[in-house]
Order: sequence, then structure tokens, then C-alpha cells
Amino acid sequence: MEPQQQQQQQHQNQEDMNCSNNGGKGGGTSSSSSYACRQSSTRWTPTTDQIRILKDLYYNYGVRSPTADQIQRISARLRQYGKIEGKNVFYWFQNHKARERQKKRFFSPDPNSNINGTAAPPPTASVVNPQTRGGGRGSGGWSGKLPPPEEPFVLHNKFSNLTPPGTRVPFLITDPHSFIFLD
Amino acid sequence: MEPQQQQQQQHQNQEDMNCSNNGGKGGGTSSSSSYACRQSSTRWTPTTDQIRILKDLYYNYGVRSPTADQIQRISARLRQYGKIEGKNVFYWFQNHKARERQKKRFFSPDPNSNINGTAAPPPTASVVNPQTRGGGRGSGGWSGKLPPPEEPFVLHNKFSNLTPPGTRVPFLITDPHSFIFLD
DNA sequence: GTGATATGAATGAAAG
DNA sequence: CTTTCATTCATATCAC
Repeated sequence: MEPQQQQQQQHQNQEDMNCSNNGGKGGGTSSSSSYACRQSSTRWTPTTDQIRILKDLYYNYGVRSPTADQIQRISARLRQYGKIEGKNVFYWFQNHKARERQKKRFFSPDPNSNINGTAAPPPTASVVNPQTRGGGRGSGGWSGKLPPPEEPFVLHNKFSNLTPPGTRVPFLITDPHSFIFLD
Repeated sequence: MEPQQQQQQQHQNQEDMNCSNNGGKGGGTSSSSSYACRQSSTRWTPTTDQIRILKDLYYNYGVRSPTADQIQRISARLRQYGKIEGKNVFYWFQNHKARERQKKRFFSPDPNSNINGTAAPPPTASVVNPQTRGGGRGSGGWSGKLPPPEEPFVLHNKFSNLTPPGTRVPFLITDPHSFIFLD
């Protein structure tokens, strides 16, 4: 979202939306004529401040996949800027990360990707909260890339593997969040 | 073959745009509007040839969600008809599929015994050449997904912080989608 | 100029 | 983590 020229789509920022709507959907609370509060039916609509903080955590603090503990803390903090739940934070990071990668895959390989306004330094990895991944690719271990952009046919499978070298430690879970409970 | 007929091909004949791009293939400006090149700085405006090819891929080849690999190839091929990027192809298929489904869902609630979970039956596709995938997931297309997950038992256990250190969770298989984002 | 419609773009949510 | 689905915003174009 940021490496892109987002010239649009900055929907409402209702820092304090009085549309306390939650779960209660389909109630037929069809707005009469004016959009007091937009589609606040189900989807979380992050406020600008929430976005700012989330991006700050993502880019300046290297947070990519916060743990449940972090999620709680983050959402608690963001709650002062608007309604938010833990899962929103979870999904946000998940989506943000996935889409950044996705963009690198087939989105514009535009060499000139500058961010306007919503600047955010690249993964400088100034991690203050060490959540470093142990094995293999840590922060920034992205290795694989898209194939040569010019190739008439030859359809390949759609999945590029993600497993690092097949060296798998017998009893070592490479997921930082998965605690090993083996003696 | 027309679940959604283009009742009005509004804006897609300006391939002759002088917008600092590959010279399309002349012709075409015979629309009924004196509209030359306006959207250069905004969103992508597919040319008729690009649309034709995209639809051909969609309907005749059953392409619904091209892979990053395919997207690169498709966009590369379409580039000779006008400016285009990978993300445009991505969005095009995404939108086309979504809107076809959306219209179908709206126009035909048809709760027949056709409740197949995910697959949308070939709307009108005449799958001539099932490329890598069929006209949908249900019709014997591709089925492979991620490589075998590594964690045999430890699934999505990032919430294990809820357990005090030292407390080992034996075989907690949490429902992958029954998150416990307690707030 | 305004509204309706089509569609490109974006993103939250969820499935796989 | 990857990919898809659903919904929404933004904009282009045409009808009036």
C-alpha cells in the first residue's frame, strides 16, 4: 500500500465514530438517506491514527507477525483511537506483510517506488522488540523471486516453495511462536 | 457466453494514446467522445485488445486466478497493446471473477441442490483448453496447495503465551479459525 | 451538472 | 504463509 502511489482510497477517518456497531448486523438499520456511518456493519475501518501506529510498528520497529501478547498490547493501545479488536491487528499485519510480498511478485516492478507522505523506511529492522526468527530467513530473508518476465509459454506450478533448505532439525520448531513442549 | 454483457463498452478505445507509452496499434479512437488521453496519471484503462485477450483467457481458457507467474506473462503479452502492469492483470481477474459471482448471487439466489461450497461453476465458460487449471476448482483443476506443512502437531500456537512459562501444552490443537482473540 | 452504471484499485477477513 | 473472497472506495463515461 505504501510503495504504491496511493492516490485514492483514504476512506473516512472517524476517530471517534459514534456508530457503535458491532456484531449487530443485518438488523435492517438501513440508513435512511445520509451516511451517518458508512458500512460499519462488520468490517473494521481503521482510523488514520491507527494506521499510522501500525505502520510505525511495521516499518520502524520491524513488527511483522506479532505474538498474541503483542497483539493484545497493540490493540489495547490502538483502542484509544477507535474501536478495534485483536483480530484486526492480527489480520492487518498478516495482510500487510503478504501484500508487500505480493507486490514484489507481480505488482508493478516499477523501479521508482517512492512513498509520498506516508513515508516509511524500508525494513530497516531496528527491532526494539526482539522477535527474531531463529532458523533460516529472519527478517528479510526473502530469497525467491519471480521468474524471468519474458517466457512465451511454459506454465509452471503456482507455488514457489517456502521451505528453506531441507535441513530440518528433528525437534526444533522453527516457528518463534510455537513453543516447544518437548523435554 | 454472456453472463454479463458489456452493455456499454464505455472507455476503452484510446489505445492510440500518446501517453508516453508503447504505441498501441492505431485505430480505435472511433468512440463517440472526443476523449483522447486523460487517465494517464490515474487508473489503468484497458484497451479493447487487452480486454479481448483477458476475456479469452477467462472464458475460453478458464483462467480465474492466475498465478504470479502467469500474471507476469499475461501482462507482458498485453503490453504490446498498451500500457499495463502486473497488478492490472491481477485486479482484472480478481474483479471480473468477483463481479460475475456477485451478479450471479444477486440475480439467482437459486438455492438448488447446487450448493457446492466454493466453486463457482463455469458461468458460461466454454473451457476449450484447460490450461493448468480447470474452469474452477471443482472441475478437476488444480488442487495442490501449499507444501506439506512442517508442524505436525503444533499448529498456530502463537497463543501459547496464555500459558505460564513452564506449563507445557500437551497436544493443544486449536481450531485454526477459532481464534481466541480475547479482548 | 447530476445521477447511474461499470470497473479499476484497495483492503479487511478468511480459507487453504 | 499464501491465496481467495467480499466489500468498499474512486473514477471514467454516458444518459439526462
